[in-house]
Amino acid sequence: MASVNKVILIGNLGKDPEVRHLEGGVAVARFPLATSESYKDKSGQRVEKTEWHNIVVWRGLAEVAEKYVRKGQSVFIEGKIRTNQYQDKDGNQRYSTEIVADSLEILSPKGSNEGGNTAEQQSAALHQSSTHQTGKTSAPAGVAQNDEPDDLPF
Amino acid sequence: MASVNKVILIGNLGKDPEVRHLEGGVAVARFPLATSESYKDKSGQRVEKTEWHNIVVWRGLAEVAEKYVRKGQSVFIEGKIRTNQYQDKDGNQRYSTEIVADSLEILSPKGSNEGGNTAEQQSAALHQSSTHQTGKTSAPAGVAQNDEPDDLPF
Amino acid sequence: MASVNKVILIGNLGKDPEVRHLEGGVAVARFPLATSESYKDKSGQRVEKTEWHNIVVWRGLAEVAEKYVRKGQSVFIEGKIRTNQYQDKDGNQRYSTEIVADSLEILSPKGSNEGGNTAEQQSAALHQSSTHQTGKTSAPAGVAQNDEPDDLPF
Amino acid sequence: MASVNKVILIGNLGKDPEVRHLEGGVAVARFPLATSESYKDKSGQRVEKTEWHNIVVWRGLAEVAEKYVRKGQSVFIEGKIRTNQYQDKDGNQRYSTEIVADSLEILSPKGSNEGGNTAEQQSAALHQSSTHQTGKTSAPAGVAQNDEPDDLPF
DNA sequence: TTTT
DNA sequence: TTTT
Repeated sequence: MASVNKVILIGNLGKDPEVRHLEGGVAVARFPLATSESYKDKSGQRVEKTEWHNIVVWRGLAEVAEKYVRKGQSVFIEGKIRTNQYQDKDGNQRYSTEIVADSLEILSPKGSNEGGNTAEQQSAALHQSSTHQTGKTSAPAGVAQNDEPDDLPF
Repeated sequence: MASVNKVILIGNLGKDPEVRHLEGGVAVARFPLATSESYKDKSGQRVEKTEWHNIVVWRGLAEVAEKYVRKGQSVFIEGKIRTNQYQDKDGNQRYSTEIVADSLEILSPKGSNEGGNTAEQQSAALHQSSTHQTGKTSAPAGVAQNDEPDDLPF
Repeated sequence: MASVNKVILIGNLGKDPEVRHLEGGVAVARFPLATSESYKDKSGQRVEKTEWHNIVVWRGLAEVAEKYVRKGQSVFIEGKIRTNQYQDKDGNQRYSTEIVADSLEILSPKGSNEGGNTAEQQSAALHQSSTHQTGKTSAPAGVAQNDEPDDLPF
Repeated sequence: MASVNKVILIGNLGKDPEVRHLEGGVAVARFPLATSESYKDKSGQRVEKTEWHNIVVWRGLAEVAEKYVRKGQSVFIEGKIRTNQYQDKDGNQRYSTEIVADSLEILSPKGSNEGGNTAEQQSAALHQSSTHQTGKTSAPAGVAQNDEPDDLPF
């Protein structure tokens, strides 16, 4: 069915990425990303409103996030919206929405890694192959296929 | 600050829009929108995964949604992600994510209004003026300014 | 360097795709796509303005376009802008801008193939792997690598 | 008709904006914007390919570009593709494609104005009201309506 | 003509 | 919890 689920964000990391390396070698990184807009309220006061997004990146992109992306930095992200369902401790159905990124570009080198990275690193343009995300028909033999398993905790 | 929060969706309405007319004459419409992707799982089976998005539209766009958009129809939506915080009955902090649409285009005439609408209606291209959403500096006198109040239930 | 070149179009094909199969088996399809907007001019008259885009699709996506996409149909396209330079017969530098699509979704079944395609075909969601478009590092041995050669006529 | 014509670019200005103030007080700014992608060619060499886009901004956004945007800077742009037709001196039909921006955000302060602008200026987030671009139904009396006239040179 |  |  004709369907599109696309998100484009430019914002700043609220924390360093948290990276987990799953069995099979697959990496997952997560970090909060702030976007903000400012507008005038009814009384004419300028107000800043910040939106927080839970970003998730997988595999190679997660490894890059782990190495080059830090709290405070500005990044461009392209991805899709994903809402996970879970039961809370009282058995209530809960929802948690995140952005699964398949492209990430570092826009500015700020935050806690000023000492280190090179211009080359800062400008890394990274795109998750959609082949890996969906069909995987062209994935070479020997490559772990259990990316983004449905039974992962989130 | 350099910030972008943009969502583009093509999907189908899960229900007819629910419209409320607020004091001041402002209309709000809400409806669930499904996007789906199909991929092969580890065993090579084709799997269809559906994502549900809570769409919110305001003012003129809400009135158009009320008139011309129905369950089952396919629409194109452009908007932004917004996560609302609230307390549940046990006092726990909860989050609810929705898509605030500022553009909506009807892609296909399906669902419950087969009898009625014309091609003109079906192809309505609707864009929320960003002037109204933010600065409102150019809004003519007499127009209600209490759009999208922060104290609304959601 | 932080760089993004992204185009999103929804429009109708002005002609059937023209497909060429290059040496090496690579397919290229081209077709014109119309987007239109309507607005009121200074005298209050409603005016419709149509924009024509030259769409190019490569490889598997070209083959799909050849099979399932026809004049008159409405499609969603995601891609990038590419401007080619060439000399005209008088030796003047000329520019030709096209949209290289890496994703294509059929939104409506119109045009010359009413008799044939199934719902499955009409709703084909097709995404060009960015791996193939750029690095090709994961391309399996034996696959032609000369996709999108720079010396192609356009 | 259901139609979308959307462009999203992040790139660097090749030159300072050229601004013209039309009769009626409407401003137009133009500048070239480079986006680049790097990929490996058939021989495994890393190649950088730069795409140049002709950006056009109108009215308030043009004035902002005039004040705050300079050669070398990185900007985010959202807009639409527009191809203008004209006759060259030999009477041949020619086409010129440009991006009409309705949103512009400065991502990095580089280039020729290092001495001057403030952080506030550098982070200007600017969005063209779509009301002004199309219907103008809500434009206050006394405002020049001849924005983006069709008879402009380009 | 930019940037890395 | 970021940034301006």
